[in-house]
Amino acid sequence: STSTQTIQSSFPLQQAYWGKSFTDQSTDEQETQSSSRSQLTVLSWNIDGLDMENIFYRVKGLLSQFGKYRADIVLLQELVPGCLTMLQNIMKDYQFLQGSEDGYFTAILIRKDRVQFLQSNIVKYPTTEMGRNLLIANVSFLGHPLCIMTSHLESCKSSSQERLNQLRRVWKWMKEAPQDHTVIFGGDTNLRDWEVKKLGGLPDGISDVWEMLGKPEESRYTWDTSINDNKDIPNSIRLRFDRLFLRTATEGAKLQPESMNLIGMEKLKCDYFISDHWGILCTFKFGESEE
Amino acid sequence: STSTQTIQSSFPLQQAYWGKSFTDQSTDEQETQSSSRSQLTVLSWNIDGLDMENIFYRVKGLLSQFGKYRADIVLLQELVPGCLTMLQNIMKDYQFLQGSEDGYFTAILIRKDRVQFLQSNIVKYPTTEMGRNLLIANVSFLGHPLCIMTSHLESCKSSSQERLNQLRRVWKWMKEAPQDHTVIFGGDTNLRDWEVKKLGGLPDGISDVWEMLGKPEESRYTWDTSINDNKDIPNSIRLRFDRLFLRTATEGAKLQPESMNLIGMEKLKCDYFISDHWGILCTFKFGESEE
DNA sequence: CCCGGGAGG
DNA sequence: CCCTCCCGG
Repeated sequence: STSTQTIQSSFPLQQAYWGKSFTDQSTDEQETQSSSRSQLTVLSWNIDGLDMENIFYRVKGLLSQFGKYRADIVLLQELVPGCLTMLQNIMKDYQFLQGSEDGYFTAILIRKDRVQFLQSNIVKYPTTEMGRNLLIANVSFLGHPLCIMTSHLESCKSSSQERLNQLRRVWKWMKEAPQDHTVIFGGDTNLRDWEVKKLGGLPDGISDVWEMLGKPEESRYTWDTSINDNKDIPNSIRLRFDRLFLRTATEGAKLQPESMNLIGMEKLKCDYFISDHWGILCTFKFGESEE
Repeated sequence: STSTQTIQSSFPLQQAYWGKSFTDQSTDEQETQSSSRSQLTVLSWNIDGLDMENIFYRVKGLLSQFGKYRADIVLLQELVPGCLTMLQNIMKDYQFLQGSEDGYFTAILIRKDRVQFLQSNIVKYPTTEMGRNLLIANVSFLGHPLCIMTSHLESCKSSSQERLNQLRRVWKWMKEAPQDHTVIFGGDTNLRDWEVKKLGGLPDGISDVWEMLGKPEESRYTWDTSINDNKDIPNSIRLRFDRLFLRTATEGAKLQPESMNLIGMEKLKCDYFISDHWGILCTFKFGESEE
């Protein structure tokens, strides 16, 4: 077992993130390229920082994925302090907001050259038994005000009631965000479809991004023990735990999802996946208002 | 522990049932008395025959209760073969119908000098995982045709779906019994109130006898770990598992419930109750038709 | 035959 | 962070 493995050097991590030419950051072409795009890229991922197994390889793989896509917004769940420190030390081009200081928590990473941070907010879940909360950031992207949210809703089937309380709170904050803001929530919702049905479906004005894209089967299940054996669970169980919700602004250009893909599906050399969850990589564009 | 205790003699059991003068059966006054009553007495009881703890004392207590009330109809659940044999050997004044031959099962006991047996029927529950079924007897009581039913619906909260399937089947058989028959179901339904609500409440024409009597609080909970410690469950949980349903005949005199009382609430010398369930003792009378 | 927690698959 | 089984409370 490598569970007690410690990290000796940040060199391979920097390399994983910046690529082989990581010493040439200042003239990075990729960065210049992506800065010109009007497309908004959002990545949401429960990275299972609580699992210490092969953590070095997994963080390296994680940075490799972050470096590959350089999403404008990265939403993380189950981040732990040690892992956060590593990411902060490498991903200097992002601003980090975190949902908590200790234990495990969420984070919003904002790509500084693409997205302007305005303010942030942490909303408590009064009855959480797992220390969960809602992390919110107001930002500006190409002149468009965005409200970015992430959360890791109460885990496990048995906590359904609390999870739905939290979901209602998320939806309430999405609805009550300033009307000129586009609101994007992304996170590990731990939701089962029947739970959303139980609440009467999505509220008016809030859409599930995966549904907007026509429910593509290949990006449906973000937690899938038929492929992912990080947790060696013998049963094949596939669930759509990780979701993005969108509330478009009532004025100005409306944000539309263009694509959703799952990432982190390649096995690492250590025979582990980066996380027991797949990451969700989603692109959006601002279209003309159609009122 | 007395779990391996065996029964040495039927003498104390006969005494428990017939009373101290049990050798005088032929001139028993009680019997003559009750034969003159037009009141119908029904006793339903899950006697927990699966629990072997102190079984001798418990069967003795059971026979004592049966002897005390001499119900016209006794509906039993969780009867086991050894226990059935004992009851049959003592309660010679009853005709026994049983839902199964082995394992644990239900029974209908018919007091021969008061009730005339006509025919019986066993209805299968196709998807039971606990070997449950519906036992039916057609009888005649003072010239009134009765359809008597008992069952032990699927146990445990987690089997709610199957239990409700079984309940629907019970109600269907109650509704489809001959219209000139009064139908009485009594048994261990394992129902929670929210489950009946989920089915839209009781169907037209079928009543819950406890509700008809004005929901008396003192006979509400038939399974009550705040008093009954046979199962040493530390939590105080009270549920109305055992229920009687009534469908009156469309022609002729209508059966009306007069009283419902819980029995078996005294502790035995062995510090156990007769069963983890209380018994339900219910009296009815035939009133004038009010159409 | 309640509930919750922990282990194993 | 799935499920089922078992156990203790």
